[in-house]
Amino acid sequence: MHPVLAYTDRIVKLDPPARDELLQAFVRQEFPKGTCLLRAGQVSQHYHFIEQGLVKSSFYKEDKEFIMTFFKETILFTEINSYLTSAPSKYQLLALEPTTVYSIARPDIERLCHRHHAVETLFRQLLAFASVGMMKRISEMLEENATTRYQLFVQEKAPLLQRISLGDLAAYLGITQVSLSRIRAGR
Amino acid sequence: MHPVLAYTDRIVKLDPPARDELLQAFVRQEFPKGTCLLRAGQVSQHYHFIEQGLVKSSFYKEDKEFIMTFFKETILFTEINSYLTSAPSKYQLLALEPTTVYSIARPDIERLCHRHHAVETLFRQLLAFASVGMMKRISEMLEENATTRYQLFVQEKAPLLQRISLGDLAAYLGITQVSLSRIRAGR
DNA sequence: CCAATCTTTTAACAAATGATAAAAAGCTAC
DNA sequence: GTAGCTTTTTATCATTTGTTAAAAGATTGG
Repeated sequence: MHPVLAYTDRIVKLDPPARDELLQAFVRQEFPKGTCLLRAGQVSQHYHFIEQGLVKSSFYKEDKEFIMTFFKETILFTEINSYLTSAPSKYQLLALEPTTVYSIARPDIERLCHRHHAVETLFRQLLAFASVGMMKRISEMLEENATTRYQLFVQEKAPLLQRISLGDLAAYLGITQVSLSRIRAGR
Repeated sequence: MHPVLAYTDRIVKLDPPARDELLQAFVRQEFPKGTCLLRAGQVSQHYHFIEQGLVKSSFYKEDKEFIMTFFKETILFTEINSYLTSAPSKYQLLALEPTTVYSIARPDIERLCHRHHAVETLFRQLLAFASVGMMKRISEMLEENATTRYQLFVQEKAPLLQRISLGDLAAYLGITQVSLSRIRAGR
């Protein structure tokens, strides 16, 4: 089965016409390591399904980078703020590994959401997943200090830890790389 | 016009049957100051439209309170994590002022989402608003220190500032009340 | 009006994190 | 293999934020 359909099947049951039209709208794309799926300043106009690879969503504030989240294989995602508001994105989407995605453009999504109620349910569910994740993130940033946030990351995302640099982990945790190194050293 | 419909009209166009059925599902409720719309540990099973009043969404970690967000009049909201996952809520919803809401139960929402595509669009849009707000919150917590976060709150939510305690503001910013007092004193 | 309670501020000290610089370790391309 | 580059660690000092305690200020109910 097509990997996109294998993914959507676990979220919502689509009837055959919806499945067909959905698949036709997705386009396969490859992004070499270090290239952008979306540059800051552009408008996010696609959802991307990662077949294989790793992407970071990040932004810069006075030369310092901060990472919103990491997306790895088997997820359907976008830079949701720009997608929803049509405003230029504050964030970039950058491939940390050679990354293969299937992308679907916003007009196709809107058309399919309108034609097939279940497709709207699918994208509504994606928003729900994003909301749950972001609420967890906000809670952790409020209640936990950097040491605990690091330990939680190690516990909950051990496989990902092997694929990202400590600099990127620090940018995700919201601390400097030097501070993360200190935390890891146990001081 | 009913305040709920005045609100939904600005988000999505509902046809008359959808409007009627939606209104029939909403129930008016009053919550005195200091009472909970949702207690921590309960499952969030309703959306609430605030006609008048103010609610905080907060949780406790070892006697320390942290505030996720404030909801004031003219918003349709819920504790979204528990609502989506059906897990007991980590968060409480507590009325900071005498609060009047119109509430709609989850089975009614699901029924209406299924019957009327536009109602699903409405609730999808609510998720979208929540996502945009949470992304902004995460960005700010990553890139700004407590002093700047305080200043941003004062700038962007000046009216709300008059209605909440500085203790609650500190709990929202993720700092101690003592630290907020220091920031306000300009040291 | 006043006692009781809650909120906010102030002060002193401790702990966590940032900034900067330099060294060490790891990786890459030739 | 090694020079050059990037990543990570270490060290030092500055700044921010937390902790605790106490005082000052505001609010509430009788």
